[in-house]
Amino acid sequence: MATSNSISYEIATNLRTDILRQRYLSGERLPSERDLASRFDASRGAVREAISQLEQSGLIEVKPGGARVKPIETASISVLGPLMTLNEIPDTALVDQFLQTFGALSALSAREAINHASDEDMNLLKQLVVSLDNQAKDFETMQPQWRELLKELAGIADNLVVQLISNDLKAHFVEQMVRLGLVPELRKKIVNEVLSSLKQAVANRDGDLAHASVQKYFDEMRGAIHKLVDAQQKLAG
Amino acid sequence: MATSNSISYEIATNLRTDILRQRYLSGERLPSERDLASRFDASRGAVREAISQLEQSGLIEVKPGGARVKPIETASISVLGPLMTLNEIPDTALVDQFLQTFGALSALSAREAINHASDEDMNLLKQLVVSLDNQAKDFETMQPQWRELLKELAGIADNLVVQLISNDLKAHFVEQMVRLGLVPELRKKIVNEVLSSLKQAVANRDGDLAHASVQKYFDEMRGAIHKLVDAQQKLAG
DNA sequence: CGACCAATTTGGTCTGACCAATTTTTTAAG
DNA sequence: CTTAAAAAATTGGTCAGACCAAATTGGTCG
Repeated sequence: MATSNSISYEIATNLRTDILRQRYLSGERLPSERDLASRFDASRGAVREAISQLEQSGLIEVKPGGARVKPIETASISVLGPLMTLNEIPDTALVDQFLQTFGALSALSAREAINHASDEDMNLLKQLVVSLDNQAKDFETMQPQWRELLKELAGIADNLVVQLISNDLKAHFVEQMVRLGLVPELRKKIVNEVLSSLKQAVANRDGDLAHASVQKYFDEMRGAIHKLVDAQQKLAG
Repeated sequence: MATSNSISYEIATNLRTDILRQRYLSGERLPSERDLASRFDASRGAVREAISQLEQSGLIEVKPGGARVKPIETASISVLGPLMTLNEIPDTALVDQFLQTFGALSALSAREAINHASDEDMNLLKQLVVSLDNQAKDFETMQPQWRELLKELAGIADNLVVQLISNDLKAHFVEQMVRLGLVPELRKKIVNEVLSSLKQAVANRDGDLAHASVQKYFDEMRGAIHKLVDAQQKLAG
C-alpha cells in the first residue's frame, strides 16, 4: 500500500490533489521544497520524497531552478485513481473511458487465453463459466466470480503487458468504484446472452467469440453505470 | 526525463536492474538503506529517494523492518522499459505482447475517433491518411506519419485512460524499440490494403473499419518484428 | 522444543549544512 | 529609457549525523 501512513505519502497526496484540482496550473511553478517543508511542517527530505513520487507519476517536472506542473494528459496511469476520487461523484466520462479500455484489454485477454489454453486450462475455464451461469444474475453476487474468471483468463493469456496495465487500472480504479458504491444493475437478458456465448466459446475454443462475449459484458456495464451515475448526479443536484 | 542525472536515479536504475535480473528474488529482503548507502557511496537520503521510486513502480514493498521484493507480475507498467532493455536483444514474447496490446488500444482509439469526430477533425484525418497513402511504403519513412495519425486519433477519441496508458507504453517502450534498431519490413501489399481500408473508413465514417484497419497494421508489424528479432537472435547465437 | 524478553537493526523523520545550476535583481552601458 | 552584463538570492541535489518507533534477531528460561 506504498507506506500509506508516513508524512511523505501525505504530502504527495495533498500536492497531487492540488495539481489535479488545477490549483496549480500546467506550466506553473510549484513552491520550493523549503516552502513546502515549512507549509506541511515537515522536513525537506520528506517533501523531496513526495515530490519524487509526483515526478515519477509524470505530474511534475523537477529540475534545478524549480519544479513545474505538467499537463495531465502527459501523466502516468497512476493518476487515474486520485483523479477518480477527486469529487464525491466520479466523472461519468472517466468511468466510461475506464470501462471501455479495461473491457478492450479483458476481451483481448479472453481471446488469447481461449486460443492458447492447455486442456487443463480449458477445464478450469469451463468450470468457472458454468459456475457463473448457475448463479443469481445480479451484479454483486456475480462480481467476485467474474473477477476470478477475468483473472484466470489473464493468467492463461500470459500477456505481461496487459497484466501490468491491469494492475495499475485495478489498483487505481476498480477499488475506487467499489468504494463509491457504484453497483450497476445489469439486464438479465443481456447477462444470459453473454454467459451463453461464453459457454459456447469455451466449449468450441472460439477465441473470437470469447472476445465478443467479454466485450458485450463490459458494454452492458458501461450502459448500466452510466445510468447509475446520472441518477446520482441528479440526486446531488 | 525524470532527473536523468542525479545519484538517486542511478541507484534506482541499478537496483531495478538487479531486481528484474532476479538477483534479488521475489520475497527476498533488500539490503538496508544504510547498507545500500555505503555500497553506492551515497547518502541515505539518495537511497531513500531511489527506493521510493522502486516502491511506486510496484517492484518492492517497504515497511519498517525492511524492504521486500514483490513478484514482477504485480508491478506497474513503468517497469516495461527497463524490462525491455535488460538484454541486448529484446524478449520476443514481450515485444509481441506490447504490439498486441498497443495495437488493441490504438484500434480502439481509431474507432472512437472516427465515430465521434467533428467535421473539422474528419478533414484533418482525411489529409493525414491521404498523405500517408502518397508515400513510399517502407517503415522508416512512414513511421513518423503513422505516429502523427495515431496521436491525432487518440486526441480526437479523447479517452484519457487510453492516453495515459499510451504515455507509459510509449515512454517506456517505443523509444527502446527505436533505440534497439528494431525496424520491421512490412509487406507492401498488406500496407496498401490497410491504407486503402483506412481511407474508406475515414470517407464513410466507418469506425469499425478503422478499428480493423489499425488492428491489421499492428498485426503486420507483429509478424515483421517477430521475423526480425528471430534473425537477430540467430546472429547472436 | 517452544515461549518470552532484551539488544540490535531498520525504516521514517528531522536539523543544518554545502554545492552547482538557475533565477532574479541590480547595475552599468548604449 | 532600453538593454546587456554582473552580482545576489533562490532552488534543487546531496551529505552527515541524530532520534524515534516498529520490527527483527538472538539468547535465555521454562
